[in-house]
Amino acid sequence: MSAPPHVPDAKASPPGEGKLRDRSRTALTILAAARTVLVEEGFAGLGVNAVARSAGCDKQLIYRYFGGLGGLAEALGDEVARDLARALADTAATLPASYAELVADLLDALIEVLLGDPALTRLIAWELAESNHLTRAFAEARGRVLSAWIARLRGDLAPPPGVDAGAANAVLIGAVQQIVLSGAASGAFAGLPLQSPADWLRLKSTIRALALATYRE
Amino acid sequence: MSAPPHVPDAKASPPGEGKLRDRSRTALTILAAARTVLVEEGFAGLGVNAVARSAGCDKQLIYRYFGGLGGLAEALGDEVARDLARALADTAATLPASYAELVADLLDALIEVLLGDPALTRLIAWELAESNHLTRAFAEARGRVLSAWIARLRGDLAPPPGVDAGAANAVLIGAVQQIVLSGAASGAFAGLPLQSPADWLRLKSTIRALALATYRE
DNA sequence: GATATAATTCACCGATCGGTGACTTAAGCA
DNA sequence: TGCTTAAGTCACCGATCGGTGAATTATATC
Repeated sequence: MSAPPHVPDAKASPPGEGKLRDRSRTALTILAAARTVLVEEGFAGLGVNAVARSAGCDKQLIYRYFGGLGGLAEALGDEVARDLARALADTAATLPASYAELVADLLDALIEVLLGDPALTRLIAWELAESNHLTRAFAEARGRVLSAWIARLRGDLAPPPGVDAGAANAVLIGAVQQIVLSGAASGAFAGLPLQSPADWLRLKSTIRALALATYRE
Repeated sequence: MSAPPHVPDAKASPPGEGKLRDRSRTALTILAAARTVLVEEGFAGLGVNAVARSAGCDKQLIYRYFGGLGGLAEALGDEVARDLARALADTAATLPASYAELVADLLDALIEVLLGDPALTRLIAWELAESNHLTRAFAEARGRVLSAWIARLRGDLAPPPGVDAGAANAVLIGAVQQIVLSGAASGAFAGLPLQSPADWLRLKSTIRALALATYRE
């Protein structure tokens, strides 16, 4: 009686080859189906029936391999957090010359990462819509990844005195999240269009200007 | 065959007195019940059954008086937008001396209004979670109210040259929304606690500092 | 007081939900 | 080849969902 593995085995054949029955591979298929359902239907549509339908298998397997919908969502949250960590690790470290530029660079990278992962934005919207142990786990995992990333890139740069860096950074990150979420949902925010690459460039330069103005020496 | 009235009559007896059967009064009761369901359960729990249960009447009345769940949500969105307009109109106009202080004051008032109306924050979270004609109508109505309010208080103050005021204001408003939403959902954001009045004071002074730094002369 | 009308409730529909027990079938091993 | 085990499927459960037609009851009018 082993506990249901929330993380499928790494070794798994691609869905086109190998044996017909491969537990770890089907588990990955289910996880991928859950991701697409989340992205395309939102968290309100993430149910066992929808995921099983999308994965092309019986929903019973969701209970067997993930212990139910909760375990599946948990595994999905972990996967998204790992993807986030990987995407952040891939951002070019440009050795910023000041704390202001460091924050500006980090926010720029954050925008890029958020725009590139619709599952991540769906998870954030989920966290804003309801508060339960699942969404709390999402936020906590994401927070861990983000702070590790920031700590790694900060080096020995320190914010200028007189600025509440913790609060100011939260405000800047919050602005980025809200605008990316709103852009994904409706293509605009507060009259600001958010569709063309030029729109996002405009946002990025504005965020950068705000960060630099906040931490100007 | 008159179209279902999305806005109940203004004349309606309080629920404790008057006739047992009063269409406009029950419509108001249903609308109030929808609001509490939205606040307490989130948009995912806003259904005809839940609202009728909370209102203490049959769900059939929702179809008769509001034309279904869509019409009810639409009426609720209108009501919340009207409440927002009223709350914004009640904000003290302090005749700011500069555009920077104007924006800082507006953001301060916006935080206060958002904190005071949980239905409004639920609607915003709804808009971020899914995009349909309902949520688009919410965002559009709210946008109208906000721009009218800003236009009324702006007077002849103009942003300093060299600043993309439209984008910068969107960023600042986005930061406020995201942080208030996250505070309502989880009591914190990006390591910043958002529970005690002191926490919100800290946020407000940070937002103010950011606005002033953005529009400094 | 009888009657017409509007307000409200009741009973039901099909569909879908999350969840579970029993069954079938392929894979690994002797 | 036969057998065991695990992977996968099938059929069903009760509950709830949004939605509708018909009956019921209070209210206003005559």
